[in-house]
Amino acid sequence: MNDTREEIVNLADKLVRERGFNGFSYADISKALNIKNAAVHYYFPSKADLGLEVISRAVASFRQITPTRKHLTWREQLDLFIDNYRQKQKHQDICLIGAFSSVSGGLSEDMQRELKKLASDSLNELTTILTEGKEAGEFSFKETPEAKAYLIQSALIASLLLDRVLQNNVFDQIEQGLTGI
Amino acid sequence: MNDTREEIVNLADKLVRERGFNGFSYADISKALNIKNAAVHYYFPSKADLGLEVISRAVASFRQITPTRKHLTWREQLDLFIDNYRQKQKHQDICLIGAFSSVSGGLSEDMQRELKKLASDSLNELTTILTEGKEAGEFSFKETPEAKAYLIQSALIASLLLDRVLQNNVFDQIEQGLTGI
DNA sequence: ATGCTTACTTACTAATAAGTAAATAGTATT
DNA sequence: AATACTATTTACTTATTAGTAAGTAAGCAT
Repeated sequence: MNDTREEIVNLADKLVRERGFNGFSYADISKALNIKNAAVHYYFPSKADLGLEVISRAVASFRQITPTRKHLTWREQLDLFIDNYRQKQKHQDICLIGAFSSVSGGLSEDMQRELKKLASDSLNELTTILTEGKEAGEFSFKETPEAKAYLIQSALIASLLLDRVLQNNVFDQIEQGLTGI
Repeated sequence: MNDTREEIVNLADKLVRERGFNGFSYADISKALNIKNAAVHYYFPSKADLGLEVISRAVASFRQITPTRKHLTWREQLDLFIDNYRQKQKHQDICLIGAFSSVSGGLSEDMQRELKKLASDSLNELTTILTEGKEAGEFSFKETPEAKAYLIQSALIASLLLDRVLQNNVFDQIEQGLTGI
């Protein structure tokens, strides 16, 4: 992939998480990268194309990382899953699911489909970790693994959102409640 | 309060939760209510004024409802707190915290302050219910009430967000995990 | 009856939005 | 050397945005 193209996607990703998909324009990107408006359109004819690429890249990245963790214990895999959100919290960052889901109704069909993929990939991975880890006796909880996965995933997403509003280390507070299983 | 003014705020509230604060314009409001653009500006000179009113009204409404529940048991109060989110889920709706927090950095200072008020009010209320209910022996959980409140609040906010993306009844799935304390 | 206030409309503006067509500079291919 | 492809700029267009200034019709107050 091209340099300029990648810089555009990187910046778009950052802007989506900072200001939301409707909170930045092609002008914000072209100014920051010292290129012209039309150069951004050259790589991404419409804003939906750019948004789609941001989500697709996250899906691809998640699918690439996940298999590399298969040799770890289930608890280690859960810790890494949660650590991903801790990294974001450290930089006062939110995740793409948190950034896009609140405006999902206004996204293109392609973007909605890809967002759904991102969310269900993450949820499926977490469910697998919890299912296998519970069977292996590494975890102990009374809910079904599916329900527990929904709970943990939701708590992680919104802890980042609340952290930005309250600046109160919400993530640190909930962490113990999530891993103490 | 005036009829037109209230219709504007009601619609703005709906649009914020459907499309996000940056996902609608004064034209969307004026067209829907069959008034002119300038009429919206008459009541709310800037969009930040309108956004502020939407959040302020939610804060006021929350502060009005809360005391009326003081005669209930702590468990009943917790159930009502959660039921509020269930109602939203039924209509595929999200809450204002979920809608605004992802774009909080781009909001006016007034809006940010009011959003913080909304979030901390809700969190304080939940913390109180959990603290008193635990002391009274109605609840049993190992985390601190503060941490548990953060966890429940986060899970509720993001379950609505995820529900819209996945259309998967995330809320129903997590509910048992939240109230089984 | 007069002025004052409320609740708007008419008719704009200036800025910004996404998007496009055509030209150009540099690089690779034949 | 001519051709074609890639990455870009120049120079726009069209639509929408938030916002405003000036006017008006109806009701109330003196």
